[in-house]
This record gives sequence, structure tokens and C-alpha cells, in this order.
Amino acid sequence: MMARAGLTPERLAREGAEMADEVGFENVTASALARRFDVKVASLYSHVRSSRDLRTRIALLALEEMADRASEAVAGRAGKDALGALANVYRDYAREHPGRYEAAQLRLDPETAAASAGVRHARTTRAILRGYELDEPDQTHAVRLLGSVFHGYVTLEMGGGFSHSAPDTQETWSRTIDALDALLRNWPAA
Amino acid sequence: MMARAGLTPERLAREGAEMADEVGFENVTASALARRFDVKVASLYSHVRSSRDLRTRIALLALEEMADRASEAVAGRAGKDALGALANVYRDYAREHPGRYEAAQLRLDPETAAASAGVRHARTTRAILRGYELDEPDQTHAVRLLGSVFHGYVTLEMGGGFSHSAPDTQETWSRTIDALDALLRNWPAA
DNA sequence: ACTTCTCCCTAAAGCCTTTAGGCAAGTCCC
DNA sequence: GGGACTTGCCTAAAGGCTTTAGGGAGAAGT
Repeated sequence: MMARAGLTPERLAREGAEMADEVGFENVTASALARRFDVKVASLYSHVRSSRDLRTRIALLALEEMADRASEAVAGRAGKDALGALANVYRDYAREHPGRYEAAQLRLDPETAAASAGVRHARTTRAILRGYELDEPDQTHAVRLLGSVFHGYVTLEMGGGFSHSAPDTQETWSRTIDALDALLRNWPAA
Repeated sequence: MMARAGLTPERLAREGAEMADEVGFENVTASALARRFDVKVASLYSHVRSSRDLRTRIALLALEEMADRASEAVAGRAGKDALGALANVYRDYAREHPGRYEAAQLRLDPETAAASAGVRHARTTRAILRGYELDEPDQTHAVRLLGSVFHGYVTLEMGGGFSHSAPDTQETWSRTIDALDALLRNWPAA
């Protein structure tokens, strides 16, 4: 009588990601997702272990997508060009997929994080620094700084932290990339 | 028979903040807080409008505390000294009060944000730039950059984003401050 | 066709939020 | 001091989310 809905962990994660962008990651609940599939809540629990598990899968999907975009953006570019391209991956992804971007910030336990696309993404960030002359350990410091700036900026902008003031954020964004490029070319000695 | 518990919005927020540091901000629920006061849940609703209201009050309290620390740290310092002091306010506050720091990241609606201590904090950040020679609009860009770096760094560090790699994060933190100082002294022209 | 398995269902318990209405301890005024 | 009012916490109840246990009906293999 009832046709099977064809649930799988992957489909749940994909639809959950879609939903996150529409209603915010914190509103992606097992109940709401079940409603979206026109299925009873309990049915989800054959496919995901828990609500937490569901959210983790959405986070991993988002990390994967960002890592894909990052490696594509950086391929064939170097120096400031590459830097700007990577920066824009963060910003654009967060704008196009705010719910997924939130999801990507979910705290993962260490093993899950180590197995995630986050690692690949970190390698991409490091690759950008090949265009600048930095040796270890400064290279690591710089990777961390870039991650901080991109993530921090996008978070604050999404949260409206910059919203009520001139000049506009696009201008700040370009100048931030200029500034980071200048900094990397002129990295202060320890 | 039952002595009055003496609930007030302020006491609820303070205890909620305490609780956030102990069990994480996302676990601060009206129910749990009521248990802590040995009071029935419904009683809280005479003092706060909703669970959301409670969380907002905790966020405002945290913003207030951070703004206080920031202005105290910056007073009587200038240049890199001031920069480092402000940076450490973020890091130390997040370490001492992780739950409160999370709370401070709660998205507030624009009016609430405008009336919060966040505004005072932003002025403090701007004050630091008096030690560097930056005119508008670069000053605003720089304020945003500093906010991004501090917030981004602390978030990533708290989330374990840097945890599994050498060199240690203290070293990165000092070098980040060095780098920001160098950048501000040598801000690239548009 | 019959067995077996898979997938979604019903049922139920536990916790959280929020509202409505009640009772008693504190406060005020005579 | 005693009555009337106010305040503050309570009980009751409805509705939503999570999670587990067990059942039934379609799909798949022989």
C-alpha cells in the first residue's frame, strides 16, 4: 500500500543539507526531515543512529563540498590569485549555502574530523603558500591565520556583525585579501 | 512552606552563564536551569519570556564581560602592546569561559545587538588603531580584519581545529600577533 | 508459490517548552 | 495586629522532539 520512500543515509544527509539552507541548520531535526520525506520519524532511525549522527553526516557533506570547491578554485592559480580564489570559496559557499556552512562548523570528534574532507581542505590551503616564501613553522602559522581570517570573517558577516556600517563589506573583503597577500609576501621574522 | 527561591532575570542569566561553562551553552535549557534552582520549570517563565530570551540574556552578559575586559586591557597601552592585550582578552575569555564565549556568538536581532555591549567592544578595537597610522576607510577594514582573526582563531582553536599538529598553538598565537602588528604598520595602499 | 528479508509502521516512554490558573507567603494600609 | 492586595512559585496540561521495541506488508530469491 504505502510505496517505499527509498531512504538511505546519503539521501537523508542531502535532503537535510537542503533543509539547512532553507530553515537554518539548528532547525534540521529528525522529525522535520521525516515530514519532508512524508515518512514517520521512527523510520529514520533505521538509517541514522541518532539525530546527532544525522547532523554529523550533513556536516561531512558540507566539508566535502567546500574541499571540492577549494581544490578546484586553486588549481592553476598561484600567489594572490590563488589566495583570492580560496577566500572567495569560503565567502561564496557561506552565502549560497548558509545552512551547510553552519553545519560545517559542527564540532566533530577527533577521529571523525581526521577522516573528513577537512584534512583535504587544509592541504589545499597549505598549497597556496607555495607561492610565497615561507618555511616551517611559519607556514603552519600562516595556514592557521588564513583559516582564522576566512572563517572569522564569514561568520561575522553572516551574523550581521558588520552590517550596520559603511564602507560596504565587499570593499573590506577585497582589502582584506590585499592585506593578507601583503602580509604573506612580507612575513615578519621571528 | 517552600521558601521563595528569589529568582530574577539577572540571577537566571548569571547562573545560566555558569552552567554554560560547565556543560556547554547548547545544554543550558530552561528545564535544567530550573533544576539548578530547585524550582519547577514553569516558575522561570515569570522572569524570562522564553528559552530564547534566557539565552539572549546570557549572551548579553558575556558580551558585557568581554567588553569590560577589553577596555581594561587596552587602557594605558598602545601599539603592539595594546594589540596583544586585546587579542589575549579573546583567547583568555574563551578558555576561562567557553560556554559564555559560545553564548556571545548567539545571533542577536539587530536592535538587541545595537543596544548590547558589542558596540562598546567595537569602539575599543577601533581605539587600538590609534597607535597605527590608518585613515578611513582603511581603519574600518582593519577593525573588521582584527575581529575576524581573533574570533576565527579562538573558534577554531576551541573546536580543536588546530589540535593535532605541531607547532603548538601558543607559538602560532604570538606569531599571529606579530604578523598583525607588522600588517598594521605596513598597511598596503589601495 | 513459499520463505526470507527489508523497510516503514504503530506504540510508548522520556525530556523540553510554553500557557493557564491556583494558593500561600510577603507587603501595605488602616 | 489584621484584612486586602500582590507576588512568586506551584500544579496541570498540551504539544513537539528523540529514541527504542516490535509488527506487518511488499520485495527478492529459490
